[in-house]
Amino acid sequence: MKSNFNDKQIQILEVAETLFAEKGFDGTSIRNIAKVAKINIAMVSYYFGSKERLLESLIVYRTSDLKNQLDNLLQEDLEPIEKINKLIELYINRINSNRGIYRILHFEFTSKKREQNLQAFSELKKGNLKSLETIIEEGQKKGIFRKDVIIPLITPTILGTFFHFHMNKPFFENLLNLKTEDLYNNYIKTNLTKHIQQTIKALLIYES
Amino acid sequence: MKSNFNDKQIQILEVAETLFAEKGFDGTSIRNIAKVAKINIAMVSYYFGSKERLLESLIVYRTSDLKNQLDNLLQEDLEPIEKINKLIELYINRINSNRGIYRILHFEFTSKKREQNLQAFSELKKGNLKSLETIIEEGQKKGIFRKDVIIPLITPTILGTFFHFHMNKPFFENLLNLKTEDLYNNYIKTNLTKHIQQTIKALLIYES
DNA sequence: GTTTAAATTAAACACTTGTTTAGTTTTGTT
DNA sequence: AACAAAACTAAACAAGTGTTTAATTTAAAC
Repeated sequence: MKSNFNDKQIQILEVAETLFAEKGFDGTSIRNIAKVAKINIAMVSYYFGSKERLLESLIVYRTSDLKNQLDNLLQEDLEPIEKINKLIELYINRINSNRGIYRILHFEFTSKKREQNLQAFSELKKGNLKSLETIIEEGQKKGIFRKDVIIPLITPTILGTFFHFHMNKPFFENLLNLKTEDLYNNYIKTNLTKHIQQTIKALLIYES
Repeated sequence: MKSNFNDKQIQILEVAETLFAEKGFDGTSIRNIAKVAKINIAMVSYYFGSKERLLESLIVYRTSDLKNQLDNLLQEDLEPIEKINKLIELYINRINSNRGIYRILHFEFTSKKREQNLQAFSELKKGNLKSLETIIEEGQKKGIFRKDVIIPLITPTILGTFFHFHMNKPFFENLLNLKTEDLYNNYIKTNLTKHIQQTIKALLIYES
C-alpha cells in the first residue's frame, strides 16, 4: 500500500509525532515543529492546511495498516488462547513501537476539544473489538472460555494496563530499576506482556 | 484536617479543575478560568503566583486525604480477597467522583514537560503500592494467593482498565447504550468495577 | 473615624500563537 | 532556452498568551 504523503510531508509528520507525543498538541507550536524539521513555518499550512489537519493526517498516516494485521491473525490456525496471546503481543508490540501516535490518540482524542475528529478513530476501535469478539466466541463455543465475561471490557484491561504502565514510565523506571531504554523496552516485551497475557487468560478460563 | 485555601482560592481551583480536565493545561488560558470563575485575570497570579503553581496547588488540594482512606482499609478485619475488592472499589469510586483531577494527573504529569513537579505525586503512588503489597503478601502467607504475580503491575491493570474505559467514554457510551450520565456512572459502579474485581481475583487465585 | 493591610481592578507589558501574503527560487516539461 | 507549476521563504497579520503594574475599593483594627 502506497502512502499518499511525499517525503517532505512525512518528514513533517514524524517531527510532529515526536513533539505532540512529548508535549501535547496544544503544547507544541508550528514554529516548534518547523525548527526541529528544519522547514519554514509556512510549510505546515502549505502541505496540510492547518495545524488541526496536520494532526488528522498524522492519525491516518499511522493507523492505516493495523486492521490488516488483525485480519491475518484471525485466519491463522491456532487455539483461541494462543490467538488471544498473539493479539496481546501484537497490540503491545505495535503500540510500543509507535508510542508517539498512540500517546497522541490517547491524549488528544479523548478530550472534549476534539470530539468531532473522532469518527475514523471510532471505526478503528469497533473493528478491533469485532476481531476480539470473534476469537473469544470461538473459545466459548469450544468450551474453553467462560461465558460470563464482558468482552468489550477486555480491551480496556489489555490496553489500559499497558498505557498506565507506560504513562508512569519515570515511576516504574525508578521502581523496577530499568535504567536504560533497552531495559525498559525489554521489560515491556517480556514481563509486562506476560503479565497481561496471564491476566486475560486467568479471566477467561478461571472457574470459581 | 483544615484546608490551607480560602473560599476564593477554592473557587478558582475548582473552575481550573474542570477546565484543565476538559481542555488540558495548555488548552486552558488564565482568561478562560477568570471568565468562568467570574474573577479578574490578575487574581490567579495574586493567589497562586503563576499558572504552573495553580496546577500544583490543585494537586495538593485534591490528593491530600487518599492515604488515610487506604490506611483505614488496611486495618479492617477482612479476608485478603475482600480487602482487594474493597481497594478496587475505593479506587474506582474515588477516581470516578474526582474525575477531573485524576484526568489531569494522568495527562499532565506523564508528559515530559512537567517532569519536575513529579515528586509529590510519585510519593503518593509509592504509598499506594505499599498498601497493595501488604494485602497481597497477607493473602500469599495464608496460601490463598499465588506467588508468581508481579505486584507492581496489578495497579496498572486496575487503574489502567478504568482509565482506558473512561478516556474512551464517547465510544463506550455508544457501544453499551449508556445514554445518560447516570447510566454511565452506574455502569462503572457495577459492571466495570465487577469486571476489574473479577479480573484481579482470577489473576491472584487461578492455578494453571 | 482614621489608618493599615488585603482584595480587586483595568490597563499595559512583552511575547507567542496559527495563518496569510507576496514574493522568490527550484523543478520539470516542452 | 522558455515557460509554468510546485516548492519554498521572510515578513506581516491579528489575536491570544501569562504576568506585572499602579491605582482603587473593601475590610479589619485601633
